[in-house]
Amino acid sequence: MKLTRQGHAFTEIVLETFKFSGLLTTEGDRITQIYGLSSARWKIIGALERSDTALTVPQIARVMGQSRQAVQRLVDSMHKEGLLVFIDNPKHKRAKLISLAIDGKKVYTTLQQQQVPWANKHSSEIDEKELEITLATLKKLSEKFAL
Amino acid sequence: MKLTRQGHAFTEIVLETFKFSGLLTTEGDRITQIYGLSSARWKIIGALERSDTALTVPQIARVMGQSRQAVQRLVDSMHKEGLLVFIDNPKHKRAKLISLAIDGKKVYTTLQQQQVPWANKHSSEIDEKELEITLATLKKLSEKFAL
DNA sequence: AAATATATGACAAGGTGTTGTCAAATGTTT
DNA sequence: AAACATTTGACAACACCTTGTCATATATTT
Repeated sequence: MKLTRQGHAFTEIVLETFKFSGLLTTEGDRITQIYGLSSARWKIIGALERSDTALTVPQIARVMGQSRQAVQRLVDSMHKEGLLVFIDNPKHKRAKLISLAIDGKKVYTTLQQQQVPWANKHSSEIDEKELEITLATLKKLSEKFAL
Repeated sequence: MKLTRQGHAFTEIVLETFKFSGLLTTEGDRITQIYGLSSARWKIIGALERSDTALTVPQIARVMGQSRQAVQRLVDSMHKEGLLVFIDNPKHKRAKLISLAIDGKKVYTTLQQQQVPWANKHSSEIDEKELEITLATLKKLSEKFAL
């Protein structure tokens, strides 16, 4: 069987996604380093901040496309550090709801102040329409493998 | 400072890239499992196959957007398993050139036979033009953080 | 209501990744 | 040529992630 034109583009996108993800992780580790954070922890904070309600660990995992165990480990560690708070979940005795603690919000705000100019800078030369198409396409593709 | 429209789209792309990368890694692990491989090892093989010449470890790392140490560990392990061969590099005494061994090529071919229909299937419903734009945009963005 | 299936937290093992350090090889400057 | 800087392999420490397993909580079926 041969690759269709779309199949070829898709394959290239997959490889470029791996590369970009790796580069972004390194960049995120660099940015968050002085606050004692990391890319992985920043993503947890971001997922919580972007949600209008508090989330359980498995919910965060689904949003991030990762295993619940990986998220659980980070959440427990960040809770111990005082970045997160556990809220009793009326719908489940064990599955607590996770929310940002005061410290977590502070760190998020500080990082946000760096993230905004960073995002603006790296996207300024690229056509907005193309960015929108890229985002929509990535979302479509992600859906096909959603957990 | 506020996010520009492009900055906002860029931010969403970053998050979706992390998610997609995680989902793809899980999928790749699943596909390669029965051949004793993994996503990480498949990517090494793919990088070598896509290059017209044999590559050194740091070269593979740059193509993949990862640290040379991570690649070195995988390459050494795969060499021990007989998937890769080391070729003397006339330009450098220590930095061997890496190439696929017979076994490595065999595995690659087998996996390729699965990857092609897989790529065709997951990309068939998406407009080719949009896929091309997505690929080009991801490449542009990756370049900004290249090692 | 009881039985069964699914979801969740806790824990562990192993693969993957970054960072740091050191010595050797290579490249550059003077 | 010598001094200095960069690149590379080797090794180690640690962070991150997936998978597997078990007990408990919740949801579904009968």
